[in-house]
Amino acid sequence: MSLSHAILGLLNYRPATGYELKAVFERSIHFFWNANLPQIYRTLGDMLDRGWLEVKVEHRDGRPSRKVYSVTGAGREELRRWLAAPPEVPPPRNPLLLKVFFGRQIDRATLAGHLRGWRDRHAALLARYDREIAPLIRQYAALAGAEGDARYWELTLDFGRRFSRMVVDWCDAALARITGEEQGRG
Amino acid sequence: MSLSHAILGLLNYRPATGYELKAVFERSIHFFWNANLPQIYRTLGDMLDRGWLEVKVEHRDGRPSRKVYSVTGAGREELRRWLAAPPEVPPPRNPLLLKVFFGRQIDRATLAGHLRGWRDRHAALLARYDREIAPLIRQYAALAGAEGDARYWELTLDFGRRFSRMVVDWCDAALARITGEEQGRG
DNA sequence: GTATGATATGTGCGTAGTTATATATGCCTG
DNA sequence: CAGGCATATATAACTACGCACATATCATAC
Repeated sequence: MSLSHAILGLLNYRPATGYELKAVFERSIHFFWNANLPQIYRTLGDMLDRGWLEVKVEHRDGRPSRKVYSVTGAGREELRRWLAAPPEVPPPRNPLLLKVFFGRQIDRATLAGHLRGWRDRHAALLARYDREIAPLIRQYAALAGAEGDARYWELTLDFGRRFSRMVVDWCDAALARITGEEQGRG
Repeated sequence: MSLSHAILGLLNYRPATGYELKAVFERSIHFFWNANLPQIYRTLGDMLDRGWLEVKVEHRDGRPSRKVYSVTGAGREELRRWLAAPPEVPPPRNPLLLKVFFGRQIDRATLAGHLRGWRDRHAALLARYDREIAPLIRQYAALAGAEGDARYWELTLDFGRRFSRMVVDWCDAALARITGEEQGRG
């Protein structure tokens, strides 16, 4: 279960509530790991049971109380253990490639539409990396205590850029081959 | 559930047993979709219930009987419907990137080891694509009835090559930056 | 003869993740 | 002052998937 370790890593920067964690996911690691709220709350409960976290309840009159989670010594140890272990290799699952593989049974226009959809999503991601994510990292890098982390965040950003660039290029090449077929051997 | 549609696509080439399907997965789409045997058998049962498949039991004295599945009219319709629908976008999950993101908390040698591990796996994949997969596709392309399909299989192979190439390059760049840190700002 | 691997079928249990739903408040906009 | 959005907590039901186990035969290698 990597989700608990992702949470361990994030809470290690600073304590947070489940709701805040979701927001942190959204603006940092959600490009390569994400979770929805129910899952986060349940995982926080599990981690509490294992002694990786401790919780401080902030009672606020009338409003629902906040539960601020922070990493315990055992949690920090578990984080270090997990970081040192060789990363799991999840089986790849790509529905678009599946549809391309069986592409002979789709009419060309529809398949081309699928490819353009993926192309556009990754072109938008590339723009977002430049406009939003890169400046965000630079901003954090300027803060005391985060300079060391920012170097690693940049590595993951670099991966994102290379991946999306590659997807855009491949989609273009595939579109050219599918469309080009009409004149070619078709 | 894309697995049932992957199976639909494969059985549409030719009828097969669950065991045979597993082998077909292994030498075709397992680079972007895979399943283990229990999952395949269970899914075949579900698909049978939905009327997408029909089964012919081959009794063989003594030995366990073979169940050969083939796609029904409803199954072919469902396959076409699914192929035309915009592909689902699965949330990305990459444990290695997660570890790189939190890389400041790992010692450099360990993180470098993780990166070399990924690099090597994809370098091996690249070699396998050239030596094994590309010739296999060319072989099928020569067969009557499969020439049209082979063009699409090649597109997915092209994706695999670009992806693995990209991973190797990124790992090299990341390793250089992590190792280079020692002289640099470290 | 005995062990291993390929062929062939599954069940049972556990984990991870998604969607729908329930509850409650504060704040801002129209 | 009504509606929607952000904050904040969760449970229930469901789906997908993976691992361990159970069973049976044949062919081949040692």
